[in-house]
Amino acid sequence: MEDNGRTARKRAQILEAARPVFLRNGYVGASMDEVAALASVSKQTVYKHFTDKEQLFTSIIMDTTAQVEGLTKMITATLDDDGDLARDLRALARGFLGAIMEPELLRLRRLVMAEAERFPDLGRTWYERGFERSLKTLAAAFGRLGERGVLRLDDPELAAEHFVGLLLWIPVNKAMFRGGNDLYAEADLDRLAEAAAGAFLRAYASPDTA
Amino acid sequence: MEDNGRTARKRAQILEAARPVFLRNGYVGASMDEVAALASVSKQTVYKHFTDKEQLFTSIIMDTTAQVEGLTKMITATLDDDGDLARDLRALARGFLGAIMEPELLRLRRLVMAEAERFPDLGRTWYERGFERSLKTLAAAFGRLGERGVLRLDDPELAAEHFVGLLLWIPVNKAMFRGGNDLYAEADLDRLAEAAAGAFLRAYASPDTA
DNA sequence: TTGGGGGAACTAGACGGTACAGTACTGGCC
DNA sequence: GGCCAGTACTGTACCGTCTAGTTCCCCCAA
Repeated sequence: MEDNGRTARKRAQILEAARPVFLRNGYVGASMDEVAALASVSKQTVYKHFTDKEQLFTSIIMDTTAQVEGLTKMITATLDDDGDLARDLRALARGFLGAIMEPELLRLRRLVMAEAERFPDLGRTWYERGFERSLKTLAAAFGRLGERGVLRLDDPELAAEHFVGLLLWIPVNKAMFRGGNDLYAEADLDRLAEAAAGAFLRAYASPDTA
Repeated sequence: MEDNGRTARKRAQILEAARPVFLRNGYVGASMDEVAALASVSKQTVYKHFTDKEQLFTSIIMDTTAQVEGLTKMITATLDDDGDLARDLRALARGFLGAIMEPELLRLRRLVMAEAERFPDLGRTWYERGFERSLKTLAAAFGRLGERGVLRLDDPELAAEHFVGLLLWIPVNKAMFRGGNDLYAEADLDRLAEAAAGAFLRAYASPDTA
């Protein structure tokens, strides 16, 4: 997988240098000159690897959808272990929160949202490959818990949506509107995760396991 | 209040024309020439009313924070009427959803988020005056319901956060990542509101009122 | 009530300065 | 000899200013 030929190496160099440039200034505000300078590469080389600015931009974004793998693995690993459900849900919530509040990921979110109208395919793909995919994994895990009688739910997908909604709406919005990175201390995230997991359980746990 | 002198009229003309320009292209992508042309106004006039691009931009955004009034009124009007709580919550949820899924408001959200790093004050103010304010109103109303024993809650603010999280996370994210406007039919919004209100009640209603 | 005058507000467009996308060329390094 | 850094170049776009001529609004005198 790791092609360390000169060509691939240069390409990676450019992508890595270009990401912060686009993240900082948005698509229109990003300068190809700056990308080349930051990558220690000539502009000619940039244009050899990417036909134009647009293609470089979409490459940057698409290259990040692989991160979701980690999330989906965490979901099944945490929920399919037959242990204490309340504890597992807290742990899952905390893991989700930690992953999504990563400053780099938040900036990517902002960028994709901002350009969703200019690059509709990009927004749609990011949504499907990241958002929807982890949601479906979570729904499947909830479905299994429902069959085991631990959760009481008619619609696992809805339950999954409610779980992430309870957990993420407030902190993500706060982060999106307030640029700063040090919004939440670890203890705050713990508290948020616990509160969301608790509310979810009250709404969706089977009465006979209370 | 309505000063229809020429000056005020021109100013309104410029603001109205500038909004779509900034919404479509973002701050950097918006052109003052286009604003002037769209407002049927000379550039000189634009610069007479607004010292520069930045000030025009912030004026556009700030002028919209007044819309929140409607939301807060809806909250108290719906929840403080002593009627059927389940019905009231559904109605409130539906009202919230309808208001926030307004295409214009969604585009504004996107814009403010996108520029939150470039204009930190703008993002913070928008968050405080819109987001936090309606949240506090909702929390206060929930607090009153708690005192009447209808809801069971230790922390009204947390309950309010959970209410909007259950309701808004999914549709707002979908709308933010997918440019299109006709994502949800009215019936879909009804269903979303009902599901969120139901889950909230299961998590927060007093057991003795079930 | 009416009919100007005065002056602010406005229009149209050119202009300087800057920035940037993408191309072309040159000289050096492997 | 081929690849690449560095850089100059072309064409375009745009902010904010400036000039010069025009229109509108308000007040006051007749």
